[in-house]
Amino acid sequence: MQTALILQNIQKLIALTEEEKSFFLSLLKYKKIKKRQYLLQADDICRYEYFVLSGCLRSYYVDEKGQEHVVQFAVEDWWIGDMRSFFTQTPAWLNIDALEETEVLMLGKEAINELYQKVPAFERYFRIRIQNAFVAEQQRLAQSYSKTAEKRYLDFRERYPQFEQRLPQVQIASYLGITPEFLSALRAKLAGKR
Amino acid sequence: MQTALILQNIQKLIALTEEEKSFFLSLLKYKKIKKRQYLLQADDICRYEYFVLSGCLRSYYVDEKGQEHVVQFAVEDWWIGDMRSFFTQTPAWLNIDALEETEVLMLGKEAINELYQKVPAFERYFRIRIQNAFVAEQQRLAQSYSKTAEKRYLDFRERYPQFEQRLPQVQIASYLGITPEFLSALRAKLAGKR
DNA sequence: CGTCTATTTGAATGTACTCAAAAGCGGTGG
DNA sequence: CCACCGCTTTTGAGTACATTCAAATAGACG
Repeated sequence: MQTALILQNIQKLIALTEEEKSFFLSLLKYKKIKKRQYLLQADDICRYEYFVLSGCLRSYYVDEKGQEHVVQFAVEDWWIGDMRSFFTQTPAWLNIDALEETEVLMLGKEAINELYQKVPAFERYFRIRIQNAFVAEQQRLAQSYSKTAEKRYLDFRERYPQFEQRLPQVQIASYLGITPEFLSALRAKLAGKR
Repeated sequence: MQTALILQNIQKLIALTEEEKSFFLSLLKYKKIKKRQYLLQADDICRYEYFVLSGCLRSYYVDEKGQEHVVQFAVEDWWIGDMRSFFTQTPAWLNIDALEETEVLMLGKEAINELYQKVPAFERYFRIRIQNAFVAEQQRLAQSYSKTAEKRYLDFRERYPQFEQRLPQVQIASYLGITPEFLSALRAKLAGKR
């Protein structure tokens, strides 16, 4: 199991002894899934938080009209999950599936509670992680209210240049909250300008 | 200083000894502000998290075109602040001001760090609080992408019936991400249906 | 190579915005 | 107590940004 990536991620925020490291690692499970496979389906209970070692996942929900909306992408070094479902053990509103063949480490709810008890510093780690996620989400909401689709797309390209190549346009459009047709038109317009 | 409200709020999530309670309370400052006064202005550093005892605050940002967008309302028993600015001590992107005469308790950054050290359970309290905020923010973003303004307004009324009366329409419109003119038209349409 | 999915193109439509002006409402001072 | 001022809400016409639906084209994968 590759553990360097996740330990490094954690040690950016908190310091760990060797003992704590190995205890933490002992709580993790490893899983490899193929493209299009699900890690979580809406209405199931989300039993794990997932840390991506390689590949790419997305979380999305399906609205009343049956349309999919991407909430998050997760590539190497990112966490993903349905936080509400995970913490309250209620049915998920999100689906999580693989856009590429993907390897993840899984941290279950009992495991995380043990972790909080035995290594309280993790309480801090997860607080900071969620704090950052909250701030990012707030900014994303602000952008969706005050910027046009064109600006949101340009910001997205600037912020995640690697995603532009890696992800199908239809997924990017969904993340940005626009139709794939409109994103295509935007790209044509932007290409013309250059 | 009224302390029952905030202690009650905290003890919903973590247990505290009498000693811990009084230590926590000793870290708080009290402030009363009039309608239209600022607690925070964009580009200043956010030095406190604010807990509302009475009255009503709003946080908002101003976009490139000079338009205001309400990010959050905070009435009795709610926290408000600019989390990014507070934790990184960088210039705020949010303004916070009072929509009514308002009393708050203030928790500073040094205070909160002391608190984490001496009463680690607070790490948990703030983790859970932020977790809930994150989940709420995610759902709000999802709604803004998949529902029309009309549905968002109806949901808002259902979720926060007290706000409907208490807040000026122009503030509600801003929170919902629509113009006051359009909200007015919506209301007229909905009233006609009844 | 053929099939299935993703992207592009275009026309018609809809949701929400802008701008301007009128009407309503609340507070304040005479 | 009323009159006036400023701010909020309403109304309406014209417009813009983005969607829907349909069909053609391009790409990817077995």
